[in-house]
Amino acid sequence: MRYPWWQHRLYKAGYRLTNPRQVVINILKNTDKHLSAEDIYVDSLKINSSIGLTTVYRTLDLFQQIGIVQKFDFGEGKARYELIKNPIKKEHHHHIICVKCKEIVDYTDFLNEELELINKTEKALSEKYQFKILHHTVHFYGMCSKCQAT
Amino acid sequence: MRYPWWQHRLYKAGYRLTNPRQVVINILKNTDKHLSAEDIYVDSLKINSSIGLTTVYRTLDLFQQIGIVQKFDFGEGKARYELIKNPIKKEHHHHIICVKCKEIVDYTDFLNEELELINKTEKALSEKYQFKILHHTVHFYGMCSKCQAT
DNA sequence: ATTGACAATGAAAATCATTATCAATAATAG
DNA sequence: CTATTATTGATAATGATTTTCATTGTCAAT
Ligand SMILES: [Mn+2]
Ligand SMILES: [Mn+2]
Ligand SMILES: [Zn+2]
Ligand SMILES: [Zn+2]
Repeated sequence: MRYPWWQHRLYKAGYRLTNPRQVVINILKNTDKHLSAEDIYVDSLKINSSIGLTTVYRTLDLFQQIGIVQKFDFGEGKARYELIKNPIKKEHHHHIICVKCKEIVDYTDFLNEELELINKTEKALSEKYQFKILHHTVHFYGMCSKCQAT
Repeated sequence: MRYPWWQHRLYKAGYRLTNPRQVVINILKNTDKHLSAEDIYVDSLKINSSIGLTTVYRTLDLFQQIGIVQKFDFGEGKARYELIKNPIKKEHHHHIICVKCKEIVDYTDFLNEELELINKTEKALSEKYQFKILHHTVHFYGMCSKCQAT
């Protein structure tokens, strides 16, 4: 593979590789945070000061559609995005969110057990409710240690 | 108990029972749908045509804070609300959402197993990440049978 | 019954995230 | 290099939610 996997996916889907798209990918690649469109936009200006917020939104939307990025909604009134690390062995994880400071923690503990149950549930729900289930989210909301102290 | 539980809760928290608050409660009590603030507002006008959308938002927010109502975000760009049926034996459930038509299904199948695992996970996460976990959401996203046909 | 303190309300304006429009620009096939 | 189209960025528009503020309702104490 001459190109990184996401680049393949872009081309295969008939899209061009442009500077804004590279910039967005790089920002996401270099963080473990869950960035909002605005966050990404601000960072992108440091690299290419002519990128527009609209393009950031469009890019994130495109990336989400072709499976390069995951979009999350943690109930803040704005979306957050995360790069998919490896499309083969999906590095699936779940989230813990601090309701006060909005810190977001990825966790994979117990994931085997969790996923086993989730697969089972998914199958049963598919049958009972006639849904073709595509993905799921598991979010735990609580207070981080810092915020508990307050 | 002379009052319904939610009324107690309102008073205990030092709030008054007003007409808009009753109207909102009644709307939520008489549906199994997941209504948006706007939905509730439209319905409320049929009962009391002088209620303001602002008040509906304020009321829902208050109800959520004192634990009468649950607010959900299914990634539509607007929140949806659901009355908590019984605060004692929490009638907890999880959701399946059609990504196309946005139909939302409550399910409680497998909930015992699910909740058992979730409790276990919750405990482990609490310790490892020092979070005091308050609640959680489990959402399955997919396509309902109607939308698959298209 | 009246009053005062303060909670609650509704209308309107403000804010914030996201989307639509459209003319200008950049990417690639030939 | 040039033509064809995808992509972009500035701007305006939208939709949900929040803020502001003057008015109204509630309730306990006169
Ligand atoms: Mn994550
Ligand atoms: Mn529900
Ligand atoms: Zn926190
Ligand atoms: Zn559907």
